[in-house]
Amino acid sequence: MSPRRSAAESKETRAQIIDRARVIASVAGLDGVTIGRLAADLGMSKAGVLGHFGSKEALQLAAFAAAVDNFVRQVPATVPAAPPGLDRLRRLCGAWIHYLESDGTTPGGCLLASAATEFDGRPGPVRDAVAEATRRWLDVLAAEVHHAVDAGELARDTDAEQIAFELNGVALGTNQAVQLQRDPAAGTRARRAVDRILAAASA
Amino acid sequence: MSPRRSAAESKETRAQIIDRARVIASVAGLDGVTIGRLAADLGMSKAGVLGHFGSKEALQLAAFAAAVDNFVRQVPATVPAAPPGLDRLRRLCGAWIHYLESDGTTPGGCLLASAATEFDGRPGPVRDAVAEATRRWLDVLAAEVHHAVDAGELARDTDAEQIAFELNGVALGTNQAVQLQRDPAAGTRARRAVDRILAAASA
DNA sequence: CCTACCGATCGGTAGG
DNA sequence: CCTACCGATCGGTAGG
Repeated sequence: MSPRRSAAESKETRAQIIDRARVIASVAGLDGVTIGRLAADLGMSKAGVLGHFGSKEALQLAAFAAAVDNFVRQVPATVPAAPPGLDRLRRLCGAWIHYLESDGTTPGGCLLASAATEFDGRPGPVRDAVAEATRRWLDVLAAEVHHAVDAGELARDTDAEQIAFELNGVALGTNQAVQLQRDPAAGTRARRAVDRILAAASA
Repeated sequence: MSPRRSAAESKETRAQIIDRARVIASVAGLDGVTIGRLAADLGMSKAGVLGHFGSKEALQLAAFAAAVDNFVRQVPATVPAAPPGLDRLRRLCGAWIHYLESDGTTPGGCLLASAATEFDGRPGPVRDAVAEATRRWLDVLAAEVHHAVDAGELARDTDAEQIAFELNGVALGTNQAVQLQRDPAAGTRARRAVDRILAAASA
């Protein structure tokens, strides 16, 4: 009955809704996240679900933000705070590929990849959030490349944004190979492609 | 009133429905192709639209097949029947990138790319069609690589499937850069990436 | 290819 | 967080 307990429970319910929405979205897309289905899955009423967000769009934004959090936890956050440079960049790519191969918490594949094609043609806050998340990750990758150049491990004339573009392409191809083709060699191909990209840029 | 004219008109109507569905799908996804919207766009009744296909799934399959036809017309079919080898492979990749940069007939980007993430987690005939189309295109690319190896233009130990995987990744990254990031440098980056992949495999 | 209709589900609101 | 409800739209059918 205390407001504190009530608020904590509400927060927990909200978190459950968001995580369930994130999982549904990975399979059915962010548009496939319907309030009725969430309510049925969680044993709640539709109004109970919607009350936490106010609109479907707000729910989609929350689910996508949770997918970004999940990506950060499984990729950059797993890389030890080692000195920046080529080794850390390699580890980052390795964690990325591992996440794409087997993210135990997202059955339908990387939501950043699928939301990009789902929303790229539809203006609005969701599209903006997806574009910004992708943009920021590409910037992180380019910054890592710069560190490796500064450390003398990659050639002085390396185009950091080009490397980020190419690594991102490898990731999107890996996601497709895993999810659509169910290609067991996807991870191996991905690691080989990353090695070749970084080798070509080596000092 | 002649049956012949009627049948021809019906075929034409059907073609119009399919092409409209293909365009809608490029923006809203294959699931975003609704019978009611098609009917409104084309000034027809819903039953008139549905009668040509029998079910929404059949309509989605027809729209996707039209997208594959469009891809073939804009990419492999634009490459002259030159002798197989590295030059033809380069031209093929150039046409592919050009199609991704500016397909005038598909406002929302390549449907092969978007349908892959839309349906990769949903079993059924549409998923099967998407997976097969992608598989076949990767096979075409690998075959072109083999030709270039046979011609002595690429190294004997070139892994043709690996090259196809990497080229496909470049294409998916290009599609994302064009459609989501609206990056005007996407085409340039894509051509540079392709050049590097083929240069690394050169004999 | 049409009108007229079906049950189901959609996002969302009122009121508690 | 619930019940009860709204108008709109969904895919699809009957019958012509």
